[in-house]
Amino acid sequence: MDAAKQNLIKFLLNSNLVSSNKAEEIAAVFTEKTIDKNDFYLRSGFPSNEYLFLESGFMRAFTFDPDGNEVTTAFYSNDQVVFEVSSFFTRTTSKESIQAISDCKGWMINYEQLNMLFHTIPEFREFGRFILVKGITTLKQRMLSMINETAEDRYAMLVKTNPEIFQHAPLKNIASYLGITDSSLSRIRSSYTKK
Amino acid sequence: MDAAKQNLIKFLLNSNLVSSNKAEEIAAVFTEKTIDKNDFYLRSGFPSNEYLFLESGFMRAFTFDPDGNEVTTAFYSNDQVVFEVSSFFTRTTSKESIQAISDCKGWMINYEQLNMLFHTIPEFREFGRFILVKGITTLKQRMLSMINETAEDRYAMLVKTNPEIFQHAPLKNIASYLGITDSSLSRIRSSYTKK
DNA sequence: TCTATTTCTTGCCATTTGACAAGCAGAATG
DNA sequence: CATTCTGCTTGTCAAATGGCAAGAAATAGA
Repeated sequence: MDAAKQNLIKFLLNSNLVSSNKAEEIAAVFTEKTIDKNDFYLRSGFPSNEYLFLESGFMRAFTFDPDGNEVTTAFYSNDQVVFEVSSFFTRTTSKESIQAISDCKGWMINYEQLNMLFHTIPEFREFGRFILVKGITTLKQRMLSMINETAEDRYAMLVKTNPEIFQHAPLKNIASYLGITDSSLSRIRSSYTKK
Repeated sequence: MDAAKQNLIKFLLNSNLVSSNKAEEIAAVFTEKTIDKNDFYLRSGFPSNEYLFLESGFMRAFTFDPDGNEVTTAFYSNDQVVFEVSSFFTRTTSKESIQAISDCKGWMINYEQLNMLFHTIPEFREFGRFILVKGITTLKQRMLSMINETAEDRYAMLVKTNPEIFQHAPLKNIASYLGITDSSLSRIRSSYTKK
């Protein structure tokens, strides 16, 4: 058993879909991966080929809107699986890039290894499905927050649920993630702190 | 072979993940389901327990925002799989309702049958994953359109990609789907038709 | 350390959208 | 047929947000 992989194993067990024995068996396939701050984990135009359990650090995914402006589509922190779902599973190039916004460390497998695990360990299939379902649920919530909530509501929620992001990402990235301009975010912040 | 299930079989084959033999084997498990206009396929508060291939007709999914207003979260038409992902796979109650907005006909299996097929037919597992991935991709695009595009852009896109919806859904449902009020949609439509 | 660059804030004004209310048309109902 | 209900439009005004530009502050680089 590899003591260094304790966090990965805990993460697998936390889903309640994987037994202790199988968790170790699965973890054995993962290899260590570090990404320095500002380095790219995935560049748009290339396929997403790694399934990464992020143990520590912060990352962001982004793409460009039709006017060429960066739009941050997601932030990642520890205990999340980082990959671009569509590119990874359909074996096509990614429209998104994913970049480390702090030094990152995690554990990864590639597409072939994931499939091998899917085919040989049914529990890992369940786990993989769970990760996809969690992704859909998160996206749905985000979608609804764009429709029902004000930008200030969304800001307040992000402050509450993901305060560390503010120490790592520049506000303009956070603004585009919230669906507003950096000017608007600045105004929201100044009115918000007065309360 | 069941001639009535040709559309379901074609749908399975179209993914390029399922062989002809297996498609028939899979289709054999599905049973017919009809839903009359205005009837509910899924009621919020109940678990989503059916995996439905929609062969004909239109449906919409909706939930309520914090102020109690209906928000339409999705429209479904033929050749789509209709179910509430999160509720279905985590075996919890759904926050969304799904309602037929025209007479609908399709083919369904329940959770147990889906799992049985997943466990016995690897090709169907691939297919199931493909459906989930497609769902995530659709949601991501919708998310981005909320951030980058104007309500008018989104309206124009819906007119282009899903014109039949306008014959079945009342405009207020379409408005909440687009993330605007019915008044705004009405104004967008009047300025739009002038062009 | 000095300079250049990026990030953040702020002011001004335009545009989009929402909230609310009134009115109209067509469908459903008794 | 009269009545009610629902869906849709439109007017008025307010609020939220964007576009643009200037300047301050922080950061990175030489």
